[in-house]
Amino acid sequence: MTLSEVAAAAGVSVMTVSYTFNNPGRVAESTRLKVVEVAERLGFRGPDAGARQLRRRGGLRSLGLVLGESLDYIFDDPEATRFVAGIARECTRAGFGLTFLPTTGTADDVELIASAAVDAFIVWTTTPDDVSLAAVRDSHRPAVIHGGPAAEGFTLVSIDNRSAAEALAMEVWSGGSHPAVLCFPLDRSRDAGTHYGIDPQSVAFPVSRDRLAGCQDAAQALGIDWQRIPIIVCAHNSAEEGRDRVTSLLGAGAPVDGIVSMSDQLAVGAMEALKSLDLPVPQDVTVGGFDDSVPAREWELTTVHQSLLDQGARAARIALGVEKPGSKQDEWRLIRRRSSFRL
Amino acid sequence: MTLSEVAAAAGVSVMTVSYTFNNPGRVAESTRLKVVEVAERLGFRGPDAGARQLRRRGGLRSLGLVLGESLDYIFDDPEATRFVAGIARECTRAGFGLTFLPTTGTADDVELIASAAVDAFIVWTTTPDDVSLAAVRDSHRPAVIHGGPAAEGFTLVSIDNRSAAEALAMEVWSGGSHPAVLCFPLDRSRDAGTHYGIDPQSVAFPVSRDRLAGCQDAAQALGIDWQRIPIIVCAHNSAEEGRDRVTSLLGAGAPVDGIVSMSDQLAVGAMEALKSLDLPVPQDVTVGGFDDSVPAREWELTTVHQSLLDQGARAARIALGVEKPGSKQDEWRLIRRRSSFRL
DNA sequence: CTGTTAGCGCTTTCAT
DNA sequence: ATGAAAGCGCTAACAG
Repeated sequence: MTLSEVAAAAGVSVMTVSYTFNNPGRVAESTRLKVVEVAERLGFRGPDAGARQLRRRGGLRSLGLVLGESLDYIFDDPEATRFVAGIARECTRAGFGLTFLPTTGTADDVELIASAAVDAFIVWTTTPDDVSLAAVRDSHRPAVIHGGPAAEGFTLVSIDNRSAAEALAMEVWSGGSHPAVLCFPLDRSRDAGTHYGIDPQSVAFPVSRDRLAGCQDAAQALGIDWQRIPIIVCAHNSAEEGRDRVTSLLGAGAPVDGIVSMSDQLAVGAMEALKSLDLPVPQDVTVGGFDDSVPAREWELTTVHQSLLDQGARAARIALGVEKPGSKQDEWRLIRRRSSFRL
Repeated sequence: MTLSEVAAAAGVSVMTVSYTFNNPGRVAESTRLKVVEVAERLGFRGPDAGARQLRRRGGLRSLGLVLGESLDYIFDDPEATRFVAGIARECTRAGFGLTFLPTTGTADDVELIASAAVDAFIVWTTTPDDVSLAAVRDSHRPAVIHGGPAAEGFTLVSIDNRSAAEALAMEVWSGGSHPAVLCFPLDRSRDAGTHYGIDPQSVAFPVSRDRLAGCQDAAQALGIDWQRIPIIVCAHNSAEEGRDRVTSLLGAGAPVDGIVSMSDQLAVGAMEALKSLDLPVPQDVTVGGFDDSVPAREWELTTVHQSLLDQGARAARIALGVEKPGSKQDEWRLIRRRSSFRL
């Protein structure tokens, strides 16, 4: 159904129909009424958005958010949700829509992204070899990556995860002798399990990689052999999984007295496990997390404060061209709470 | 920057450039390389999405979600998030994007919606007089409303809130003598406060209206004077607000022994308040909620089970034209738990 | 393997 | 107040 079909049926010119929809004041009321009536009867869907954009050259007025994770997962992660909320705030301000582009890891992603009706992209952290990253670059539209990887042609919005992890590990591990890491997935396979001596450079997910590197830095500074530190890799960022994995490792008798966790979620899971195992925090085990979320406050958890909301907003402003990229990284700071007081 | 500019600069025809981007196998490798190089140098952003859609007539391949609430609010509500996750699942399956259209309540909304680069709409529950509802209707694109209002030209996806509320109130209030309602906002103003004898028909938000009507039905069936039931209206759907409002009302000495709440969130807040006030549940006060969420299980809360995830998925399938509207409403059932056992 | 032609549905510009 | 013409950037169909 097109303007011209409506025009034919109403016995007027195409322009009259166009005016009726875009500039009603310019047509006579009687004509307008007739056109509206005919359009209604024919079920005219209104001017085609693509054609209108083509003619007006006004852009699509929507921002694309490329998600390697399934959307369910994003919404299950409260901090990811904060990030999206930050983007959404700026989109609202700019009168833009926010288009989620859920990729599946298949070749279809390229088509999804190439043909996405959006003016710019924000890419949620992914691996350097992700095909959707290439698709975004090939689209030559403005693009911002959150978390990593740093890539040519993209602005990066992220804290310095390596330094933050090092500071956290120094706080949690010093004074102890049996450190452990509770870790995000290493790559798209999301294989879980406990490993030793992982080379951070071999890790695909940039956030996991950088934080592991920071832990390694801290181990070196503290004179701890990196090979001896258990790295408990979780498939998902949930308190449940943190709890279960810590329970099995420590329940099996592994000596651990300081857990650096890559999120507050996982850290809270660890603290739940420690509670069940009768290992008081911080007396027997110190714990630290990331994000300074609400549960971190409730559990008196030492954590790396950062604002995913602000980062989302900044990513959006850069993608929308409202803010210049700038080279400075986002802010973080270590929040010391009871969970890391070595008594 | 357009295909033809690239073509001119590369010394080939427009079609060759088009093929390079859409069907690379069809051009000689040497030509392809040259075109790609020139496109790169010129900063060509790839084929224009609008023009391509216009020519291919393939649709925009994105679903629009119209949100009357601020996006922040949607993400703060775990059940709303489930609904979005359900939509997202179907979008992923169909290779569609999901475009959030955050309306602001101003006239700009009409433009945002009319020009949205989406093929169909899902509207999150809103008031009948919402201008964005009219804008969606005027767009003549397929549209589904969640929760309400029922409106001509829209498919409604919702449980029967009135019957569900009545069943819940019958369970929570019978055997007691001082019922109360913990209520969602009544209208866009989101004014909070305790009221008596609200006429459900005067309430703008359809979900609040229908659930209040169900409560009124139950009051009548139980022989309780509707005018005497305090209706505690909350501005937001959060445990904090439920806790605070119940604390002030009951702390001031109001006699209440059965609270029907419009969400598990609010209900859990109420139970927290009752705990602080030393009013044991269910001995002194019975409580019921909506949604059968995770906290409801933890708090042994009687609740109306429904699946927002399934409703989101169904709304999306209908909007995408994969599923026929059908007239049946979505399923709900009353889950009886300890919080309503009148002892 | 590459080019030509035609036209998608719309709106801008310039008549009438 | 209404209409005719032109063309936005792209690609399907068909040459060559």
